[in-house]
Amino acid sequence: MTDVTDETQNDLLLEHQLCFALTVASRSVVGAYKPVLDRLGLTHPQYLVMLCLWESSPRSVRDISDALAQEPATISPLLRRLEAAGFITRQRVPGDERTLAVGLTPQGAALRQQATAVPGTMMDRLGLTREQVSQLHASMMDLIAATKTGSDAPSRR
Amino acid sequence: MTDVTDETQNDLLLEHQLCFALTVASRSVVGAYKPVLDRLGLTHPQYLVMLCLWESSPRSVRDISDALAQEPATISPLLRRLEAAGFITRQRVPGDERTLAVGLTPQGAALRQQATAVPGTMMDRLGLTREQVSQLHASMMDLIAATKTGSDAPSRR
DNA sequence: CGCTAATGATTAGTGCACTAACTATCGATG
DNA sequence: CATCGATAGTTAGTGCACTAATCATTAGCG
Repeated sequence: MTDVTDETQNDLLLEHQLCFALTVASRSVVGAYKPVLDRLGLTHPQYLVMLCLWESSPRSVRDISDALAQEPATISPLLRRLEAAGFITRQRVPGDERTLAVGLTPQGAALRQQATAVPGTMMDRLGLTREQVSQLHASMMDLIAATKTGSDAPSRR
Repeated sequence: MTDVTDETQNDLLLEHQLCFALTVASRSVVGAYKPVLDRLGLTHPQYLVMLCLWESSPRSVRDISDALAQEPATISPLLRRLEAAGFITRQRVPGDERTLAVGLTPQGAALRQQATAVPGTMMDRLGLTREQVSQLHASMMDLIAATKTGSDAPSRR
């Protein structure tokens, strides 16, 4: 009976899994946004798309999906819902009939004003300082980087 | 023009959002598990349920859903798929016809042996030390705790 | 005892997220 | 300039995750 055995047993405890803590934290934090984003009429993924467009627009689906680290197939129906909600426009680019120009409607642009309060509100609700947020942020970025250096390269398409 | 304005503008940058980094990290880490869990025939949520049952079984749906911090409505179809895969059993408790006794099949119990390698494999793949993992884990637990102390109590049902 | 409230699980409906397959357009090369 | 491969986006199918509604059973209380 070695220590290794004990460690291995221990390693399978749910409470010790980083991946578990991470998924719970992600769902919990996103859940904490819900009441705040409800007032804007946005889900959390939709909020991220709007942040994306407030930074620069119009932009293509591929561009947005790269920025959000998600598949175009995920973004596509999401954009359709945002269009139905009246926040964005979807038009083909004149020069290139393949790509879509995703832009903001006046309501979509106006929503930004209300959204400026969100980050501060959330920091308050979570009881985090700006310092703590940026430290956690840095940890997450490191973790993301770690998943990209894995043995089986994601093979940049 | 005050600093506050600049900060507020800055706060809406996608790159600065903790919630964004968190969701990407969660998806990335879970994604990194996929090739490893594929060999066991499990998805990541299913893997968490199995961890849960390897610790103690049989247990009820409510018990599992509490342990995983998820709704029973999420767990219910997940268990049905695990049953179809031959890893678990679902039987009514004799004394209480409402509650379900979720237990392990021989295959489900045997799978634990292969699963013991998973945490170590993942630590390697992510290039993290045991130290780093436990530090990140602690950060996530703090963050989860922060979401529970919010102004609007989740109201313990 | 009999009724009512609470509990345990499931179902329906919405929205995300992924892979794989498909359509349409563009560009590059012979 | 015609074909062929690459690029942009969508659709189909699976599985999670949530809320709200439903059904069955149990427990509690007058």
